[in-house]
Amino acid sequence: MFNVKLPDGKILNFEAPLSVYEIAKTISPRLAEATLAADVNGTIVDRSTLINTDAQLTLITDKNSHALEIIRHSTAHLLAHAVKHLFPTAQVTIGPVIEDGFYYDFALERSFTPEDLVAIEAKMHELANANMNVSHRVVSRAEAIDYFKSIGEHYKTELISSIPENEPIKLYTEGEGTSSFTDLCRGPHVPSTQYLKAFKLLKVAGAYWRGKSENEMLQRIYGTAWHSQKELDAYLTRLEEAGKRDHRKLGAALDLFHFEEFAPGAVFWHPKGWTLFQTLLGYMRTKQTEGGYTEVNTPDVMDRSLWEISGHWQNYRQNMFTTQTEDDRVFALKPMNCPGSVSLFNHGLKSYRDLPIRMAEFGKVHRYEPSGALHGLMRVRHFTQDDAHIYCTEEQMEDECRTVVALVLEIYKDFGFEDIRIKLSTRPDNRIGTDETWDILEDALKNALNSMSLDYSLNPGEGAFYGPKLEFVLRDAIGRDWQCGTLQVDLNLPERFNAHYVAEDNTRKRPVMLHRALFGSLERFIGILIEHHAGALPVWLAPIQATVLNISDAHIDYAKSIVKELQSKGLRIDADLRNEKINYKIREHSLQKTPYLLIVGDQERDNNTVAVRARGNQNLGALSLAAITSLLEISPKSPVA
RNA sequence: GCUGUUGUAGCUCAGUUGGUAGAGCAACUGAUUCGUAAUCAGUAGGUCGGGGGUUCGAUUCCUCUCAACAGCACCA
Repeated sequence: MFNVKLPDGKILNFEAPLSVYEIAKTISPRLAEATLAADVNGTIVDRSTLINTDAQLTLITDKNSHALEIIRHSTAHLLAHAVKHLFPTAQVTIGPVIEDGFYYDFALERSFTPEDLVAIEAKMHELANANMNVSHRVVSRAEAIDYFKSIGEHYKTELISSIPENEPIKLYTEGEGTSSFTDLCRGPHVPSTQYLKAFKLLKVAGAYWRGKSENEMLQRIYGTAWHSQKELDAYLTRLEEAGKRDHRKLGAALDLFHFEEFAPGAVFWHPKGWTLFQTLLGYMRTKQTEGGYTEVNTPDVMDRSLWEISGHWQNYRQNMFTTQTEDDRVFALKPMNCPGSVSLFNHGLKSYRDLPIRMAEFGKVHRYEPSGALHGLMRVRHFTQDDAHIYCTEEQMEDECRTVVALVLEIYKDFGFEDIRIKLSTRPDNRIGTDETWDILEDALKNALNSMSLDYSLNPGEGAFYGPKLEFVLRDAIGRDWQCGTLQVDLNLPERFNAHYVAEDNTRKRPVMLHRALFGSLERFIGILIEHHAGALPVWLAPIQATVLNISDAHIDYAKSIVKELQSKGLRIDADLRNEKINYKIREHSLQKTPYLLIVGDQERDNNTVAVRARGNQNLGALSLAAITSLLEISPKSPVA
């Protein structure tokens, strides 16, 4: 006799041991069919597991997100099963669940082709429809190793040896006899392959064994799996929609920027794109001035010896652009602004009275990134940082950190990003400085966050060798994460460049150096903005805020007067006075996602008004110039779509 | 950098079993002077990513290289 307690508090009594499936059946036959697994006292088990003691039991049905993970994981097994059928020489490795799907890595002498994917997917459906039973057994370590050795699965034997001693080793088998497939797995899985109905293989790619580039490359197949075809279709539609937001496509369509083959990773900004760039720069200048920063500028090309002092030459030589002159002097294009900043700080003796010194620089940095890393504006070789270095005393450090964090959050909010995650990366194994110093620096960052009641996640050991850092990750409109802002405490450069200030007691002390960027990279931030807004930038950012369209040539003069008037108020106004039908122009400028179209014809000219059409086909009717001006003079403080 | 795919007009793409290329949109010219998502006609535009090879002949086949794309690795 044992009791099973359900989440709603209901208690069921049973005489003999029953499987999860049978317990579910006593509640309802339909529920039993929908039950994929169960959470028994906090452990996930499959539905064939026998329950014979008192338990708190939650049924995992296909309405449950746990179930989705199980389905995906089981589909990954199904994929491996199908691949082993079609490619007997392939070796299986690992096949985890990832966001929205799964992948499985195989070792194979050749790469999979798109045709292979089609065949594999067909085989998967065949195996799923065969309604194969999925069962598992716990085996000893030696038994498992023997088994996988006997079938030539060398990667699996390697994996087993890395499983902790106290963890049981489970083998999951689907099907029976020669057509069965057994995989090493923690589980749980669906009880039968019939639960795998809605899945699709998406792409093949190479991936290093165990994620290490010194290892051999495996063949990875990505797929997605859902409860129903409807959900699968919705997901595929979502992928398609995300593709339409791609900033590289929109950048071309909206005439913002382009790339050229002879300058990989370098942006050619068109007038509209550069206007956006300058708008962001202007915004940040204002914010920084309000925040007590001064702006400086340091050279782009500096002698090799400077980079040797900073340590960049030794650490990043292969990722730096260098130049050699006729007289054999070697220079480097700056990959960072910090050495220039410290040189500026060192120019002239500083007093404790001068601190904190907050020096901002919109510095264009150059990094010879690996070719495979380049991606539109998101990862380029030449980019502009909204960089700043704050030199302060140890006592001022925490306050300065707090101020930076507050500024970051305020700024992201202005751009419509509310979902911001903060990561704290702490001391790595390979580091400089004493543990006492690291304690102080890490505490400064922690205390700043805690005093502001901000949540953060810890990345132990992920800090830079010279100091801990905060990273600000923001989530765009389609749920993707981007690391933008960063705040780092630097122990390295003040030391290497022998920076100091004169303290109250007339001794020379080392300043603390904070390194921060809020947008991070202007280029990347613009890429994120474009994708977040799908190209329809808020009025205060739109490169062209309104375009004046004349109905016919008779209204050219009036249209021009409107443009002049609005431009004189500092608004970004364009005109399309071509001899084209109004429908044609409206279509064209709607596709350009211009926030407002100002249409002028006989009526408007005679009444001294403008017919306003807002983005999204809203007809706002005839408005006076004053009314339009107030529409367009929208600050980030009151952002309106 | 690694694995795979791709590269034809400004853009999106077609094409050639090897005989030096074609469409739509954009551009330009002319006509049209029009009220809320495409007016009509005409013109021009390409060393078929670049180098080398095979061949009587290469955009097509081979090879090297560059770039882009999807991942992996990397991101001071």
